[in-house]
Amino acid sequence: MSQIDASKHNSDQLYKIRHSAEHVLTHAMTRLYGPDKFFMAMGPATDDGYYFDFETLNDFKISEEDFPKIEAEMAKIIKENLPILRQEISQDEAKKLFKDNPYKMEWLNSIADKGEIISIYKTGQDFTDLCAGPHVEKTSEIKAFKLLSIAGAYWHGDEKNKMLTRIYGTAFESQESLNKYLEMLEEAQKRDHRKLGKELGLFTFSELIGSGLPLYTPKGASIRLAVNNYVESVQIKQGYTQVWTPQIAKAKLFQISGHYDKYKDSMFRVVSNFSDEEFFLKPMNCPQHTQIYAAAPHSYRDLPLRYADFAMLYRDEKPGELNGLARVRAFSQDDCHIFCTEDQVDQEIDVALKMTKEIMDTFGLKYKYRLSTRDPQHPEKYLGDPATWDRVEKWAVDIMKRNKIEYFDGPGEAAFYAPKMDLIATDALGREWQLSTVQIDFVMPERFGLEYTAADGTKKRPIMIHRAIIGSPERFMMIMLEHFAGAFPLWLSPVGAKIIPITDTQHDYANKILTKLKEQGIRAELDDRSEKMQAKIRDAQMEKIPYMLIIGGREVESNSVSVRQRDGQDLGALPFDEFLAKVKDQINTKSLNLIK
RNA sequence: GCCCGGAUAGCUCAGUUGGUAGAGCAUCCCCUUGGUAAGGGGAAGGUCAUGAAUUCGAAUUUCAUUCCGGGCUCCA
Repeated sequence: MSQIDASKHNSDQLYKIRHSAEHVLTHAMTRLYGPDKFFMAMGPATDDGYYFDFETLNDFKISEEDFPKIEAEMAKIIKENLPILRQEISQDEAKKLFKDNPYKMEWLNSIADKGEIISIYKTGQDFTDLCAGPHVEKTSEIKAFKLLSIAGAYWHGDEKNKMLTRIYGTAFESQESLNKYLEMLEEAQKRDHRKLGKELGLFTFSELIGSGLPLYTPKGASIRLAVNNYVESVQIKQGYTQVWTPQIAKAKLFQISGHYDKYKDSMFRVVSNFSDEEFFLKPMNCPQHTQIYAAAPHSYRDLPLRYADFAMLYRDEKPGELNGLARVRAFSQDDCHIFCTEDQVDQEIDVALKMTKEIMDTFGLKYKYRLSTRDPQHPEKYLGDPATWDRVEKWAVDIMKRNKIEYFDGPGEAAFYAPKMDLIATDALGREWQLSTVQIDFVMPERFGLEYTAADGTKKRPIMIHRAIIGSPERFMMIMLEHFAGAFPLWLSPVGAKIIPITDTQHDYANKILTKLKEQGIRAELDDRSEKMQAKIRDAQMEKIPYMLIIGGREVESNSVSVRQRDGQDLGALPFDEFLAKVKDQINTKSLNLIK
């Protein structure tokens, strides 16, 4: 067990380079445009680089077309090898220096009585900014940098504030590292699920249906189904049972759960023609599951009860937040709520963590955990008794330790009713995604007055464990699409094998093996178009179909198939039965690899 | 929701300084029967996102709307 840092382990030097590069950017802009064109607001180093926020004045505008000019000026400053000097100054001096800049003044005023040390950084003779650092000593230590994009951003991230302009850039300790990073960005763009989803024909959107409401084609739906069936097959072995609940529920349900107060504005309202009752499309399954539990009296002997639900959920996200399959208004979750006694919590969570490990391994995803706890600054955001929260948060730490799980702290990341143990997976490009979550919840059972009869005959409150493994099958499909770059392992591939006869004289044999493959549950297709074999191979290749089965006179003769893998490898002729046995084995073991 | 950018054939894109549009691929038809990434020919396909305004005339200018993208905020 070790606690790891939430940041991406940027070396101190890299952090200094990026922080300094941000000042060089600001410096270059000051030189190029002068003080009457913009107010510098602020700009930190980030995990991937840095950004700089500023307010443009007097109709001054900046666009990505200006980047080469700014970059050239930055290069000049770096070449001038200016010293970056730190100097501590008094509040009064600082106010004098930045009296014209409302953003700097606001910051200075906000720390006025906190006794903080105010420091400025001077780059050369003509640039000064307020900053605590740290920085490199000379601008020449910034070996490689690039401006990446431009966007709007609210001052202090608050939508009530003014919208500033933000320039994103990055910097590295060598040109080589920068190139590698840029290649990664390019690769990520090539793998973009919106692009691949269209090319591979997996999902689509319709203006008639609405934004954030994806439609899955037969191919896309088959992937979704394969993932869900897999998760279900793992859960069912652990005694999970599926339930099914309606898509809408009365407002009262969400008022009791607390979701109404917190999320009313992002729930879809549903209107009945026959009553004034307010209904909502369900944005989550938890409150519904409490009502299945509450429908009958329970003995401690019944527990734990594990209700799994793959139902569609609807959330009325702000339009600007929608993004491909990453953020949608209609999605499902591989959701489960476990009602159990306090004594059973540890075992249930251990099992859930074990299942999670099994499933992540199947997809070849590396991961770590985040322990999401309350925001100490805002205790009012959480329902329930603080003492119970303290206990449960500590309990979660013990669970992580007992399971020897690597984790980092996520203060302020808890749900309003419970702390969360969130799994953060890393994909093939090193990007991180939150997938699984496990939550120990005392609040919902309390609010819904759930009970069971204990061995001593007294009424007790069950605990509700919320748990999802892949999170949302739709979002997971996006992550898999990018993780595998569209080349899904055989068991997930919408088409596992494409049969390619060389001439139409082989169609009888081709149909025969097509039937056999389908009988064995392998999603196979026959390309019987009047096209050249090469053209058929090209098309199958573009669809990223794992196996192309070339059928000519020789294969018909010997009851075999010539196998070409999508990686270009020609396996030569294999007896058909041997091929069949191999792919069946691959599917059963959910292999991530091809035959060879 | 907010700032910025965008929308031309099913897809990827070209074009029009205001005179109503073009390619490649895909589709359909014909020819071609070919051993590991595109055989040839032809046809069809567009109210240039939608609705207004300006204009003799708008796909092109202006405004609004819808949708998409880059961010901000949010994410039960």
